[in-house]
Amino acid sequence: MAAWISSPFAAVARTAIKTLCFLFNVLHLPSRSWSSSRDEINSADASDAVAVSITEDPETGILPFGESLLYRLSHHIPQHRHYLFPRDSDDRPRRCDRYNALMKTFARFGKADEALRLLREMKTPNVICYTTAMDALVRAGRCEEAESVFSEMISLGIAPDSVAYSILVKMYCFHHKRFVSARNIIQLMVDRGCERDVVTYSTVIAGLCRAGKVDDAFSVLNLMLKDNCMLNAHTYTPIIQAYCALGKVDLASELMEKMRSLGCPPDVVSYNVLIHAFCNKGDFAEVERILRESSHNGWEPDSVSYNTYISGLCNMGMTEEALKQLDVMLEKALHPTEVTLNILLGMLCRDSKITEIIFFLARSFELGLDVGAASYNTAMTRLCEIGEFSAVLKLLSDMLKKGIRPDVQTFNIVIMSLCRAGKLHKAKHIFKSKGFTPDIVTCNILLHEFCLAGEFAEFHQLVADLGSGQVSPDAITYNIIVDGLCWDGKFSKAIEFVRSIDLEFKSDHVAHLAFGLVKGGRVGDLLRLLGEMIEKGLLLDVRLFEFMIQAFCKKGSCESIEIYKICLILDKMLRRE
DNA sequence: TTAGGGTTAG
Repeated sequence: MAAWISSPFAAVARTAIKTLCFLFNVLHLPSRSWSSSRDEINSADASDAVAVSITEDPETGILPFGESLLYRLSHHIPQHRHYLFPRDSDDRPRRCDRYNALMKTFARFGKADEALRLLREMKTPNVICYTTAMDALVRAGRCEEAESVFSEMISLGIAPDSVAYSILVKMYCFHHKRFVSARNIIQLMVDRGCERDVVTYSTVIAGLCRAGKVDDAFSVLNLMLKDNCMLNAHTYTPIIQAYCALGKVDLASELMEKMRSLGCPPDVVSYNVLIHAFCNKGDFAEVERILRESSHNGWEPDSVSYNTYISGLCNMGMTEEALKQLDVMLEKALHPTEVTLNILLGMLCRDSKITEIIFFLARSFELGLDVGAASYNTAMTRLCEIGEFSAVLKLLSDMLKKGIRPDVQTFNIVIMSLCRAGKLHKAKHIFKSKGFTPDIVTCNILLHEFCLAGEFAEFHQLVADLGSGQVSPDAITYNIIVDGLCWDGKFSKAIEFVRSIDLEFKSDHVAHLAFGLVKGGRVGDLLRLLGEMIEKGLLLDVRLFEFMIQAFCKKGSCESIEIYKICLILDKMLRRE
């Protein structure tokens, strides 16, 4: 304890925890905010999401939904979880196009609830608004709701256009992989007088390629040619990608050549797919050639081209070359993105280069990179894995200083690091702090760590608190509880607990219980339990036996008479089958 | 208002 108090880790930990608790209890966590003469955005909520309110221009009464704001929102939503709530007090009708631009932004980032909320606020949404809401739902994988929105639109007498039908086509192709239904929708749209266009067809091709049906994709392509439908790079690129995924990079290159001869040249996305394929093969000479000949072939590499190349080099362990390509990117005035940073961070983490990780995160600001919590989480997770707990806290304090809002995962890593460093009660202090909303992962970490440390009083208290808390336990929680009860020698309680959560004894918890019983020398209890299961006609799972065998081996009693009793049951089961 | 590309944590 004394050694810990005087260690540099302790100093960092004390400062970080003090700062955290102060922020939680008094100030609320800081969030990034922007302001300009036209618009004023204030952080207004310290819950998981950051609520942002937008004030309209006092002179014109116009809400600042201009291009620049949308650009900034669209670039900040994914990293910093900013949510947008237009003012509720305003009862003036807002124009559909303003709503639409916002809904589109939310749709792009999978924020379907926000898009729906805007739809519901509108007095007379048009076909575009309904379509955008459907798109948001489909992107979020909420297909049934998307269909309901479509039905609602029809019931209100709003006729779907070809875009609305195309979104249904996308839903059937991408999510359900029901291509016959997609074809029926296309037929329906034609019957209703809507034209199937290059987007509709390209969507089907992309869906077929994702499902590995490249031949069918070619059939659609031929149909398009027969229909005199103009083809573009969107049409061909999914096929190029499918070829690459099948290892047929030569066929992909040939197809790109054919595109050029047909007057439909590949664009930067098509080339990026090819670069990705050559990177996977480790053929960097070919990547260099593609990049060198780009101007001649009428395209310019973008950040994704270099991110792909850098990632390929990192995966092959070519660190120096990867960093060299970062310089090339900068020379070409291509702005490195957060993805670039994450690729390079991942490489440094794999190599456990602690000083470089911290230096790189610091340098990212000099490069003008907008680093989010995800990047810090990547680095902190690795540092925690290799036992560099004080570095984890250093990065947390760095985040807070820079105004980057830690997310629940950041705290989970911090809590895990504190536990691993033996500071379980400090970790619990953060967990209990007012304002911090733990998730089930946080609970699981603490439960597990208290068990590992043999602090069963704390463990039982946490289990009891779980019942009254807002977080619902998951399968991992139950397994940890079963393990913990067995470690603490509370075998009857463990058996009763498993009975209470799983009457059918079908879950993994039974295997954990079997492990605990064998390890704790309670084979008699286990045999009674197995007997009961067999009597009830329940099938014993293979995993159950795997756990039991592992437990016997760990206990070093593989040759004991008890394991033969278990084997007898296994034999009985095998005969029965 | 709709279609194709790169990364990381859990």
